[in-house]
Amino acid sequence: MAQTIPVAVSGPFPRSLDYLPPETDTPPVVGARVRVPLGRRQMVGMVTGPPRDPGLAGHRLRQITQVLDLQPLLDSELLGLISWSARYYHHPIGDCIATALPARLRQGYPAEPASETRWQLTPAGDEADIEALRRRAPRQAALLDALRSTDDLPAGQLAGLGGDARGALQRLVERGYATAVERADYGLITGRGTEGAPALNPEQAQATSALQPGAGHQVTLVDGVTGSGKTEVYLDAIARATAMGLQSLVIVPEIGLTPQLVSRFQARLSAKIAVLHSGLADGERLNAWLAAGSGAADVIIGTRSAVFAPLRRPGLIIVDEEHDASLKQQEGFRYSARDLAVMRAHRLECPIAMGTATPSLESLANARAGRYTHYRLTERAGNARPPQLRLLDMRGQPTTEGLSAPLLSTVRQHLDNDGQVLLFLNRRGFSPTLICHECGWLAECDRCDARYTYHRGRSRLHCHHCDRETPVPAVCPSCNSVDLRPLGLGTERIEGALQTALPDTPMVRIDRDSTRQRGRFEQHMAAAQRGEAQLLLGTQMLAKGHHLPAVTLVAIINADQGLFGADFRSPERLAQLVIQVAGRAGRAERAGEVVIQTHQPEHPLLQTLIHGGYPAFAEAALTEREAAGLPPARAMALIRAEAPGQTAPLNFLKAAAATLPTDSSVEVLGPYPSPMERRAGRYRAQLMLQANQRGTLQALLTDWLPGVSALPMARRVRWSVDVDPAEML
DNA sequence: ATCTGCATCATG
DNA sequence: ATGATGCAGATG
Repeated sequence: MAQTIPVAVSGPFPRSLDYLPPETDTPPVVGARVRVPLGRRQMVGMVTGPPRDPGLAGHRLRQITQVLDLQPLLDSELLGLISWSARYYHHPIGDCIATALPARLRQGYPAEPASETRWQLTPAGDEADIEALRRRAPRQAALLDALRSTDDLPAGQLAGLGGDARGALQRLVERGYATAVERADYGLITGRGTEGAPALNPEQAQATSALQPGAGHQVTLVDGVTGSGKTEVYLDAIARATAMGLQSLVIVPEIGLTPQLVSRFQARLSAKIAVLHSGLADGERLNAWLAAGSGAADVIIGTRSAVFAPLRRPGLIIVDEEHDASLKQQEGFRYSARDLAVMRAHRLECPIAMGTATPSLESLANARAGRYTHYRLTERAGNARPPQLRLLDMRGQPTTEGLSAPLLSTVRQHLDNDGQVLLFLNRRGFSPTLICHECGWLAECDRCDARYTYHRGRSRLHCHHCDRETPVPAVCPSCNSVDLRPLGLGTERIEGALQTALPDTPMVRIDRDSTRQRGRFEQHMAAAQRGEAQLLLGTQMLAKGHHLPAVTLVAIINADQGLFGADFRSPERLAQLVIQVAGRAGRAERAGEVVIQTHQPEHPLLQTLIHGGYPAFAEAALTEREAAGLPPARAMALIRAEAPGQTAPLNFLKAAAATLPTDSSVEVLGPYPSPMERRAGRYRAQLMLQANQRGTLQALLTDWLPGVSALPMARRVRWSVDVDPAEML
């Protein structure tokens, strides 16, 4: 029987498909892309293994049409990681590979970087009599001089040599003195490395000593309060990796965080830096990806999918803000970049650092179990004092638009002392609801189980779940009353209230609405940093990693909304948010004050956070999860299903649950409708599976899911598996 | 008789 | 996923 080649193609195929070797091309190597027929289409696929005996006997086999890569595009390390994650997350292998590749490569473009024409001296040019030339052709001579002083000249630099150098160059080429060479242009950022490294404090030195590129695998949790210099720890380790000729891969949660980190790396490191994120054009992304794989880049910094960047000479992996939920992909291939980074470091036998001021409970549990080494950075640079957290009891207080009188007077005090004030409210728009004062009608989205958010500036109702927008009705659709009133607080409303309460105080509002246009976020942030705006008001955009050294007061306007979330992770998210926002205050000499407005000042979560800080909160939360049998104490997977009709998702999940083995130790919950059952016109439901051991759950999923796919009802719903879900919604 | 929409099926 | 196929009901 003829041997076949396993090829992964995107589609609902849990494993690679078998194809016969190509007619004319030489057989592809493992990790090469190939063009293959599938049905009546041609697809780009990836060779995932050596030739084998076909799994399906008597099946009509088809042939590889074309081999697209002569060299492997994915080496065995990366292909191994992707295959592992396809199995772990129970997602089709072709889709996983597609996630790992830049769009251009997915589409079958050649794996070649952009290139640039450069002009180089030939041996004849080296020996040419430049003085003789100088008299008759001074321009050519000058050009020859320039070529002799460097390895090569980029085409773009010719203009700088005065006059039209193109003709002269043409003559030099004709004489055989110069020649054009094409050189790869990866678009890398060149680190200047001009800025010196500050001396590390003992805590930093200890953490960085655990990060030894080349000395085997170790996971280091760098748990450092805001301002404690986590980045210095990264920089120290990266510099050592670079000096050893090894690459560093740095994963950050959001694009917003990349520019600052990049400029800091650029100032400090003598290294070539590649940036990989979704904001890049297809070509730029391809270049950066190839720079990582060719070894042209020393440092690769990128978002989630950068965990799949190819590495020619891997030495170190860093995950920044490891607690951040956006490291987990929330649709399709639902992988965790943080967890895969750890797995990759393990397979590469290289060190990995995970940094945060508010460690995830998962990482803390791993540290407790001895799998990660936990380093705490408690000293803040430049004698900055830790901010003081204080609860402000809202009960019975007079308020104007959600701002209590005591809060307003604290704000005034800080403003009078030339302090900057940051007000945080995690809700954009004017109000989260619009209600009829006559009959109680609520403006609800007709495609979701949710209320519209009222945006007064745009005079629109906007559903934040499905993005639907409608004009604000002039009268109540139910009773024709004109008395429609905003209910609840958003940043837009607070902004108005502040303008009334504190006229003449320059203020900026920073949320998704006020920063919609390109560059507005940076613009606002710069105004804040220069001190032009004394009042800063915003959503969680404000909480992430920006230095605001003049801020002396941070106020969290409504902590209560995070206290009673549907998700078992809501408390953890709230605690992280509070600490992250609080971290914006008092970074310079002046100690910061943090005020948290709440109607629940006795709430144990807030009490623990105020008196014991994040470590005490995390300790308590871990104990709670233990008692409740929730992650990270146990392993969890969700089977999600959705369809236009209400019953189909639940029926499918019931049918699926009915095929579960009864003798398994895996606990089954549901199926039940999702917390927000209807979203964007589709009904959603889920089935929860839990086990004490990851392996138990994995084994069950592996045995059980193929049968679930084969259920007739599986074709009538859209369904997916979420291993280690980050959100229960 | 032909068209249209939807469910079902196969893809190596 | 995506495209092919078959069938039921609608259509001038």
